[in-house]
Amino acid sequence: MTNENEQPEREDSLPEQMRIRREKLNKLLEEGRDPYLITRCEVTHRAGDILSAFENLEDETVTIAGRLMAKRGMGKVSFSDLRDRTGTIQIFSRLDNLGEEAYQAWQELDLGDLVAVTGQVFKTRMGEISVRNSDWTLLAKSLRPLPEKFHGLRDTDTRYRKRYLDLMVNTDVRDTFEKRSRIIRLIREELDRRAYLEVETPLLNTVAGGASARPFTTHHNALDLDLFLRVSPELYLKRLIVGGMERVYEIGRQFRNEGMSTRHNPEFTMLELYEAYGDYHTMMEITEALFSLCCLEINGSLEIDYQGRQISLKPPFRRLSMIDAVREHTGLDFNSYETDLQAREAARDYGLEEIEENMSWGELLNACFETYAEEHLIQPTFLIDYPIEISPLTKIKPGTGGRLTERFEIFVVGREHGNAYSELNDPFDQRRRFADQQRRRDEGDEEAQLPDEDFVEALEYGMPPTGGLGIGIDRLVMLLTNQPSIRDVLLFPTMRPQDG
RNA sequence: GCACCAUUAGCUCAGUUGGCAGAGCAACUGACUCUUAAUCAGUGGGUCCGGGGUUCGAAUCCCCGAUGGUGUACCA
Repeated sequence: MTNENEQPEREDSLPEQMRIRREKLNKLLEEGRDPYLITRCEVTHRAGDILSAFENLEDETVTIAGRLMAKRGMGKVSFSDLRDRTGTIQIFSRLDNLGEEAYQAWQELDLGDLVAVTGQVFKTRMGEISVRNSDWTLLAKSLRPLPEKFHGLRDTDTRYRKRYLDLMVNTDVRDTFEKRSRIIRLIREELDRRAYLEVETPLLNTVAGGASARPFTTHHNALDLDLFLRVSPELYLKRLIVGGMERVYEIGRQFRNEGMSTRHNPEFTMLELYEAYGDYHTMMEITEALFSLCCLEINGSLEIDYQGRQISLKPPFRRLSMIDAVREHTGLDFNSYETDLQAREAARDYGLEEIEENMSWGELLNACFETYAEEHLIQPTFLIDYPIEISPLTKIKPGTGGRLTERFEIFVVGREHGNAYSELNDPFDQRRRFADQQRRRDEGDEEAQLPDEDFVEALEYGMPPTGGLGIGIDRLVMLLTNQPSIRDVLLFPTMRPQDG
């Protein structure tokens, strides 16, 4: 809690720089020049346009608007930097051009003030493309000092909480979020090209199904009904496949009531898509297409650096079964274990910790993968053929004795970036899988999936063989923009309130 | 949840063995008609994250708490 919040009227209790800026504003108000009364500004050009098209614009008179970012006064002449969304351009102001009063007022502007400037485009003797200030208007006063011009804003707490400051002074931050927007647009364009239909499904769910995760809970007053924020749109999107839409996708927010990290935010953005008459091989092709397309558009190359590692997103990506991944990194061959007991003993002998007595062959395989192999999957890899126990919505892979399913997750830099499968469309099997999940829930697994009988009823009408895919947009953006934390690709990451 | 680290002027950061609270940028005053992290001279600006303790004396040592960062646990 700062002083000005406790005593807004007591201006003399403000930090010096804020007090001075308010005094300047008060002076303007007394002179009847309230900048907040201005409702619009006829901007003719953007800074970046002038810089890139100088040859065509030289000697033209332009009006530009933006935030004052630097001042270099020379007495009767001064240079200032004006920044808009396209870039920063220098303003050249001279006493002779503006007259005593306007020049003096220009000199009294503060860094951060929003101004419009009209004047001719020219190059200074030092070759800097500039606008010769012949008329200007203060559009809004900045009442607080900006972060430092050279080092910018470093404090992560302030950067995430007050993102507008981060965006003002750290130009690479805006660049990252422009790329995020482009990535999402590219995905939409590619899926539209493939005749997918974009749809929206409920965020408020009575059953938070489709993923193994703890939901957030809320309440609807009029219906006196507890509701859950969705953890996945999967079961809704597959109902649309049953309804005959055949190719659907949704890009939207999902909510999981779990821990936070550099790779997890409680609300995050996921692409989910479903294609009738496809399978998980179809989904591998789409995944490769989306990753490589976005990478090429954003980085101009399929060879990228992520946090010091060289990554190639050139298709085709490696296909590796979970069993082979575990064998590669531990020597354990799960193909050779017939029973849960054999698998438990092998994993225990290898040194896997926290093996519960009822753990099954498939759970052990997955545990060994996560413990020993996952972190090594640096180059893009489709990890295929998941155990059935952890894949309750997935078709069984033929020839695996019912142990494995047609599912993959895509790993890059040791992280999961997406998940896909050949969708289970057998209502009897789906009902059995839900029952198994319910049994796990009853045994204390809070994250086992919730049965959804209405969804099974939909399957009973017949769902075609279908491939489904989910891609974590935030993690994809992290990868393609070389950002180390998910908070760096979310404009407003979830933060604990201050002064709670 | 646990562990470690951080928190000092508007911002970026120093602060020695526990001994007067520092710098750069920003601000203010003045000089300067082509600068670009402008320059030069001068001036002001502090709840050292909050609370408690030890001590003649705490930004510094101890305890409790807050927020952040990293790791870990958890996590289709």
